[in-house]
Parts: sequence; structure tokens; C-alpha cells
Amino acid sequence: MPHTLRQKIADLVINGELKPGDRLDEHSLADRFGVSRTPIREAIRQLGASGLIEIRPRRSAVVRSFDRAELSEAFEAMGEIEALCASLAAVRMNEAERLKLRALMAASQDVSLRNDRPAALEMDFEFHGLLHDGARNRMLKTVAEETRLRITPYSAALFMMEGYNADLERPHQQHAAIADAVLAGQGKEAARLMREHIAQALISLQQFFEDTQSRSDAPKVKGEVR
Amino acid sequence: MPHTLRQKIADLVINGELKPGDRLDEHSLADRFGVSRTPIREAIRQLGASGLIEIRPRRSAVVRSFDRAELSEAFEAMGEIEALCASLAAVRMNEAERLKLRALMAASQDVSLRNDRPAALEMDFEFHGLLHDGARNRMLKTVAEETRLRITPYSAALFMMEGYNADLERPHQQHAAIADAVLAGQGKEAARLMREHIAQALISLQQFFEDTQSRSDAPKVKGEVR
DNA sequence: TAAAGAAAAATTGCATACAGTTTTTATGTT
DNA sequence: AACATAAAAACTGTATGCAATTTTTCTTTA
Repeated sequence: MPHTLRQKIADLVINGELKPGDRLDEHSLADRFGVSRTPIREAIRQLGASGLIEIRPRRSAVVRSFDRAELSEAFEAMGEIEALCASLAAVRMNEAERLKLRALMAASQDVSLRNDRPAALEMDFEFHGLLHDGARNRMLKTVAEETRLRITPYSAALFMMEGYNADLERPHQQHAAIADAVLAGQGKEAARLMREHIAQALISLQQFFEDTQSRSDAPKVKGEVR
Repeated sequence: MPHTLRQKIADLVINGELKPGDRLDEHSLADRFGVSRTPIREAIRQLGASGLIEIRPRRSAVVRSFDRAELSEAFEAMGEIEALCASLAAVRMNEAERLKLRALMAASQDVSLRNDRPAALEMDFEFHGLLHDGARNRMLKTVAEETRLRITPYSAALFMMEGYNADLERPHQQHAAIADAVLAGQGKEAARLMREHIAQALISLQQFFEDTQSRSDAPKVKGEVR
């Protein structure tokens, strides 16, 4: 998989080097990746269309930021989309995929006990990816992944911030319950648990931002949550 | 609303001048819109990211085409997304929006009786747009509109082809039933009717393609349905 | 010291040019 | 006439340059 320029720039956002509100300077990016501004601009436009960054005429593109209301709307939408994936996956996943899911849950338990946050983030990604594939619907998979991509900076924060989401146990248990329902072919129940899981994630995130923002010393990092 | 280049090119697809599988020649488009290739390329990349067209390295971009399976997956996904919009709109629309919906349904009945297909296509667009707004969720609205955009060439065909979807009465009646449920605040029922409505649309579309493709004289227009 | 305005620097938007591929047309062979 | 091959044309990918706009810095004034 030869990392495209588009992916390289997206990675800057995904790994947190660029945060919501940060500007994307075409010249710096061009220097950094050893190309001219032309392909950089094309990549930025693509990321703009996928909603990861915001394009403003005549002004630098910035990493997209969500205010409180938008964040809660995004999570509501994502909750429903992921719930749909889960309910379809419960009925449509094949044996190989079910085996993979079981293996992932075992590995994930291990990781959550060791409190390995980067690994947990990775497994969260894989867990949802398995359900996106298991739903056997390419359009739905595209939609689900785009939605996740858009809120990437926020969901990553959720996993990485020590103290919030104090241990990784609860999200892991939620995943485990969802996996059980999926493997048992109980679509309705899987969907219900998924909605709950995503709703919980939003609450943790809101909690986190409330705490970090109310500290008046914090220099109100631009773009965090407006 | 100063039509952007991106919108101008999208319009070529939406109004049917460019069909699925057709190539987008950068030079011709540049000449046509009186600009250089640079902004054309940027617009094409954006449309590629939104999924209306397909970008192939070193080869011309083409209007995206769906095979049978992809089309049915797209409609399944769209059905669920639209159903979600409808069920939320039933609970969240305000009085002004409900009035607009009632007005639209009256106008739509008129149009369907006169068998005015272009107008019916327009009203279909507005009907779903009202529900997207009524759901009070910007992320969901974005997702719903992107999904609709992707299958635009196919849903437009559905409305325009005489003989198929023989009269406009049935889709109008379906819209009316959905609107009634929404206005009565019955989200579950609105969702159910919406799913049915979209499923019907897929069936009509498949019917249409089956008939047009089985005629062996038809030169197998590239990109229609593979 | 703070605010307002002007000058300088930085940055985006777009046209153009050219190298490298792909596509089309022309040519030759069985 | 059909197929394979070669030459020509067309097209995409990217670098570069310049005009227009935005952002930053510097200067002036209250």
C-alpha cells in the first residue's frame, strides 16, 4: 500500500500532529513531502470533500473542528450507522470473519488489562472495521468509514487521555458484549448495545472537554471544542 | 450562490450530459468553462472524494458506475439513512417545516396528476431535503446528501424514463403516506414506509435495466449497469 | 499603553510548460 | 481480413511563476 499523499496528510491529523483548527500551509507541506504545491493542493481538496478538513476560499485550509452541538450530532449519526453495521453483521458475517472477531476480542482483553492505550486505539479501529466488512454493504462501509474519519481527532483524544476513560475496561466490555450479540446472530441486541457504546463515548468526550476547558488557565486552544 | 466549478461539473452528471462510465477530459472541461486545467483537476478530485466520479491513476476520471450488487447495496444503505432521517424528523420538525411539508405534498399531488416528470424529480429532491433538515442533525444530513449524490445518475433515470415507473402516482402516494406519518409524529411508521419506498425504487430501477439490457441490439452502453 | 493604519511578508488561486503514460491511429505480417 | 506491432497523438501528473488576497509586522496617533 504505497501511502498516497492524501493519506500522508490525513495521517498528520489522525496521529494528532495537526489538531482541529490548525492551518494546513501548502508550502510547508510541499517541502515536507518533497513535492510541489500542486499535488498538495489536490490532496487537500480531497480531504476537504471527505470532511476531515475545512476549505475556506483564499484562506488556509484548517483541520475541521466541531462545536458541542455538532459533536453530539456527529456521534448520534455515527451511533446509528455503526448500529446498522452491527445488526447486519450479526446476520451476514461468514465463519472466517466470526473467527477473526473472536480472536480480536481475546487480544483486546489482553490489551485492556495491560492498559496499552495506543494498542487499544488500534483494536477499536479493527473492531469496527470487522463489523463494517461483515455488514456486506460497500456503500454502508464507505459511509461508516467517512463518518469515523471526520471525528478522528476527537475519538483519538478519547483513547489517549489518561484519567478520562480512566481504564480501558469499560469500552472493552462494551465491545465484548456487542461481539457476543453479533456472534449469536442477535442483530437487534447488537444494534442496541452499539448505540449505547457510542453514546457513552460521547459522554466521556464531553466530560473531558468540559474539564479541560473550564480551567481558566488553559489558553483556549483554538479549534478544540468551540 | 455562485456556482462553483465543482458544482458545474457535478451538474453535468446530474443533468445527464455525462453518464456513468463517461470520461472526464480535463482539457475539454477547461476549455468549456474557460479556465486552465489546474482548477478543473482540483474540482475533479473533490468529486472523486465525494464518490460521484471515479479517479484512476494516470487514466481519465470517469463518472462512477455501479454494478447490480453495488446498486442494491447503495439503495439498502440509502433506505436506512433516509428512514432514520424520517423517524427523527417526525419528532423534531418545527411548525414552519411541517407547514412547508404540507405545502409540498399539495404541489406534488398536482404535479403527479399532470405527469410532469422534471417537476416530479425536483419535488422528490425537495421532499427528501425537508426530511434531512427536519432531522436536526448536520452530520446525518451530510451523509444522506452524499449518499443520494452518488446514485444521482440512476435515480434520475428512474424518474425520467417513460414507461417505467409508469405513472408518478405510486411514488407520490408513498411520499404522501410518509409525510402523514411524519406529521403525526409517528417516527417508527415513517421509517418503515421510507424503507419500503426506497426498496420499491430499487426494484423499478432493476426492472428498467433488465429490460433495456436484455435487448441484444442495445450496444451495451458502457457504464450503465455492468 | 492601546488602538488604528500602513507597509511588508506570506499565502492562495490559477496559468503554463514539459516529462511520462496511455490511447489511438497507422503500418506491416500471416 | 484479422491480428500484432510500431508510430503518433492525446492525456495525465507535477513543477514553476506570477497576480491577487490575506496575514503579519511595523509605525503612528490618541
